[in-house]
Amino acid sequence: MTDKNPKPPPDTPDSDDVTSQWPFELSDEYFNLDDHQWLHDDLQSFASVNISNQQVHQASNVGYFGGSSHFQGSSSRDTISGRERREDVKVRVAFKTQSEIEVLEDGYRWRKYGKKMVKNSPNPRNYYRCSVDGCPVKKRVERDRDDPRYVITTYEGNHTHPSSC
DNA sequence: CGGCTTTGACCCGCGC
DNA sequence: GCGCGGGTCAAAGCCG
Repeated sequence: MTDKNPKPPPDTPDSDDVTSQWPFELSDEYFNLDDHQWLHDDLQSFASVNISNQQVHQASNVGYFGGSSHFQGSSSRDTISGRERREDVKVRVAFKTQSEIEVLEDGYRWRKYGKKMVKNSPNPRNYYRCSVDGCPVKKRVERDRDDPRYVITTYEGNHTHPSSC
């Protein structure tokens, strides 16, 4: 990390607005929802906190979500109780972003704990973890092997603490 | 001085 | 049973 700029993370901004103009491309292959573990309910709050103006600017026009249509399934989460319903569902979101910066500032502090070369890609994969004690959130960042200017970020888990630095 | 980055090694699960 | 791939940990060094 060369420059850290912990900006005041908006606790409750217009999340709807954010989702409307998310500058990230969300491909089906990259946005994976596990059959019984992945939760997209938190995506809204996640989105509101995860994007800073800087990144938005960098991302330029890649492709926007058509709203949060993909995330409407949060309600049906209760319906799929036939499999394995839990209140502490793990969040796992992967999406592709066009940015020269791999570590997108989301207001949280990430500590890199590993780097690995992926066989499918000439680029290394970085593993980050939330520095906050008690926060089981993990982050996996890797560059797209087709488009090096794209970054595939995979979040795992949900923050159980305010994004205060 | 504290916190974080880095790199290599170790461990685990799965496939053959 | 062995090998491969992926993921994580740990010690040392560096930076602010």
